[in-house]
Amino acid sequence: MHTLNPTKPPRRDATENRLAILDSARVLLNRDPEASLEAIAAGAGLSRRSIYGHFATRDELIGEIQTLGGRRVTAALAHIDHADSRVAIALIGARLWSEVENVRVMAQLAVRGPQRAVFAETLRPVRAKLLDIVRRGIAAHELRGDMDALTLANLIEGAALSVLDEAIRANLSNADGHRLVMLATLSTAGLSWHEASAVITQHPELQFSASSAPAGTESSES
Amino acid sequence: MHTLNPTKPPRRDATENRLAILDSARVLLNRDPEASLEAIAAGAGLSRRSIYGHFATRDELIGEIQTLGGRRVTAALAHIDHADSRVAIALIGARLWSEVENVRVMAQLAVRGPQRAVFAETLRPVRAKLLDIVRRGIAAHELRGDMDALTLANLIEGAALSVLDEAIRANLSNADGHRLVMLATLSTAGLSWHEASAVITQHPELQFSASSAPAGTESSES
DNA sequence: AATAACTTGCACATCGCTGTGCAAGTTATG
DNA sequence: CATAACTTGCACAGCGATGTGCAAGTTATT
Repeated sequence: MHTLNPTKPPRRDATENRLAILDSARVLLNRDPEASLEAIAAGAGLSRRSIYGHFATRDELIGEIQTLGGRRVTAALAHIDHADSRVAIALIGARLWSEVENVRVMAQLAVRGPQRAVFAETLRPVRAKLLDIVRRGIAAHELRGDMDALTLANLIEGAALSVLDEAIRANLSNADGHRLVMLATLSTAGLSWHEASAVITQHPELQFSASSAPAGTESSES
Repeated sequence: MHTLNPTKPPRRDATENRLAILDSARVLLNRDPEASLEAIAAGAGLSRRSIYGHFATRDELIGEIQTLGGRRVTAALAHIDHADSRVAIALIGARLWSEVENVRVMAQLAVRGPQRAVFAETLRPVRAKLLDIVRRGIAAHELRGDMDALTLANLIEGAALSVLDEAIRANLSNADGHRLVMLATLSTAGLSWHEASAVITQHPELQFSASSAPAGTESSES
């Protein structure tokens, strides 16, 4: 037996608990993509049994995390646009940093998760946007021209994820992570670090601010 | 009960099988770091039971792979040196590509493997070498100067691994993978793609050749 | 305070994986 | 060919994880 509620409005604490579970799962799956329900429940301050009141199966839980994370990341990147593709790419890097936790768990699940088959669909709009920017950038000679747009887009994505990992592992401050991810994406896009730095300092919207800090992580400031 | 042989010279087919097991394990663990012994045995054309004739436990098998892979990668990078740090870094990228399979499985196990605690030790010499090169490069203003050497070395390592993944996923040809890994490391090191391309084309030892192809992978040429 | 919603603990069935014992095969090697 | 080395299949014990049933608690809501 799983969800107990027969199409009635759920109780307030129940929905809180549901969120707590999703939260705990997101955090734990970031460390270990096969964290047990036992551990996840503990992290949420609940018993393992209770999880089955909210999610029929483990896979359903993970599915929720995927779609939720997907929504957040998509939303974070939705309104990005800039005539200069380099600025647009840096902006993407910055937004990804502000959503590190969601981005990383999604990356994990996209590779090893039970739904990896259907998951490309979720990421399609985001990837399409990046690909578009990259195309424009190559045409405008703002980005490197030695490979096709799709490959470059994939590499930028890979670089961003790798740096996200590195930044978390090194426990970087929010400001440092912010800058590093932008630099990494721009470097991969073909800019030298001088050019990349210049792009960043010349555009106020790329400066770090509290609102561009990752949510949910109260990591130490270096 | 594990190893059957009482300190006698092992039979010829036995050692062959041992190698086959290690080989299969290396390949399968690349896809799934928790591949079952059943699957590994099948990949080696043996029965699960036979594995226990060669390795006492799963962890022992994985330990073997780690140290073996570590040896190969260390050996591949041992004799690299060049006055120009950029060339040295490109060379490292090239050699990593020639050892993709070992490198990737090591990266996996270094994070999730049962021995990850002691494993940093194995990689120490390689990392020290990279760090040294990076230091020299920064001092000589050949590489980016906007972060400390250790961070940059870590980023280069991360970029290399991420591109290795990407190259495998995209099923790149040997020549393409070769070039891409070098470009990625150089980009991360601070060069623009123009500079990076220039470095590569100006140094014959960076050109792709059969001997710089990854061993063991008969992947399709794109 | 009464009720329905939710949580919990325990017991249990199931699954997949590891590791071992043993007896019967197969194969390298002298 | 004779022997020791190696492989195999089967059976079994153990572990940790998922998922379910149920009865007894706790808590939000009216």
